[in-house]
Amino acid sequence: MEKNNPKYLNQGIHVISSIFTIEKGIIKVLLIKRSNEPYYGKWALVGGALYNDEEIKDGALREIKEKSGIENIDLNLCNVFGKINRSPIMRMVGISYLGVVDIDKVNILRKTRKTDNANWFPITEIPNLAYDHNEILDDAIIHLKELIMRTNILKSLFPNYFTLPELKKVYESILGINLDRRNFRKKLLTQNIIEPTTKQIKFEGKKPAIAYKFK
Amino acid sequence: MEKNNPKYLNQGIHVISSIFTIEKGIIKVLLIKRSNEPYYGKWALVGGALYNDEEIKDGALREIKEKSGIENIDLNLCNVFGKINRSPIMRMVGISYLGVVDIDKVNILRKTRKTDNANWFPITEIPNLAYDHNEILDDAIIHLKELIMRTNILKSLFPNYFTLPELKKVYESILGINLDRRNFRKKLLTQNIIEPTTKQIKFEGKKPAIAYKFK
DNA sequence: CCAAAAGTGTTTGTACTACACCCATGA
DNA sequence: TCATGGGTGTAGTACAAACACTTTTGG
Repeated sequence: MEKNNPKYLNQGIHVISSIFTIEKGIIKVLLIKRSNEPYYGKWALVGGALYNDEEIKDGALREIKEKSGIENIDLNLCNVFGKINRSPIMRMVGISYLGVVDIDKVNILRKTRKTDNANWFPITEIPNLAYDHNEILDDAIIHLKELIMRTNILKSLFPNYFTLPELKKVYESILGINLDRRNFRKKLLTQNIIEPTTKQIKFEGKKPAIAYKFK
Repeated sequence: MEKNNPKYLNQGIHVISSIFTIEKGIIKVLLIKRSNEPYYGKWALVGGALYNDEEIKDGALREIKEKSGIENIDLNLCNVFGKINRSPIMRMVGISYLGVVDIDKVNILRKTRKTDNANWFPITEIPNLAYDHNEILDDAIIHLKELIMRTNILKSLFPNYFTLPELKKVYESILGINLDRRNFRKKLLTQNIIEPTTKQIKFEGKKPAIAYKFK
């Protein structure tokens, strides 16, 4: 590689994270409002340019911390985004991650040196985002669905007490399918990842539902 | 992003591909011998630096064509590699792909402007490679196994006639497990992706085996 | 006592696993 | 004729899907 070949100049890497949570049974993603050009005033996924002295995932975590205050997330690689003009400043390759957090355990910073606002948006009500972030988010949602079906990634979203109808509704809204009450319960119990408590919580029905917690 | 902040300077992207094939029932990967520094004389996966005016996968395909002559491959994203010193020249983020080709349909270039040799290596006999390519290849092999189990990616490796014992042996050698003759046959037939022909081929046994082909 | 959601078990089908015998050929 | 690998069918098991009635509460 000839380092000064103009073909190789002015490249950079974006690290972009789709951070999901669940609030009142609704799946939401963290967006921040940009306070700088380009895309000043636009909502965007949390991310930014990778430093040349940090590892990729570390860069993603740093951006998340800087722009939202959230720390200690497990990030999963989703995809790479390489359209040549996806950034107006220079050639930036985007590397996208997804993570999930418990909304009760984080306090997001509404305003930082680089952001004017931050908020959780239901994934069905996403505005036009900066850059190609709509495309990146759509892709992350697909990956999230696969992760939910293959793993217990939602575990970290339900650290306290929850009812099975509530959990079922979350799965249904994310996966876009209807689940059977009895089979859903059976599956979670045979997987041995939840346990009943003595609490009862009213979710939607008149009859209170038993509260469960993850083991 | 402040474009001239030194934190963002001198970054580049490597696109690196693990190209697999099957020869006489053995799974092999394409390696090229480097004719330039760094890692002069070392074997390496096919890849190189991404141009700033091409999309990522296009860059991977260009590198494959330049260094091996192979064209028209389906590439699957495997992973990103971000260790800070993975390239001695400057900060290079590696993006790795995998593809499979039919060895009878390609003619690899043994020598190009940038390579001194090219060859297919059984994945059990991989030398020390340039850069972090051993790590990248190990990761690609894991992805290949998952792809084989989830999809019919091997289809493009068996375009002509093959016998079921032969196909079974390939699966076994890649996946590192033993398969049952009858169940293996049943699975492929119920998936409706292969069909018998009138040909018979002797594979290993004394009794000729029926030749199949993919639909 | 009625509406509305929550709790519970059984049955069915499907997909994978395990397993044993006969067949065709070359030596 | 015998050794070697190739071809075939069946029974058991585990997992997912379908399905109906009873229970608890608020109004």
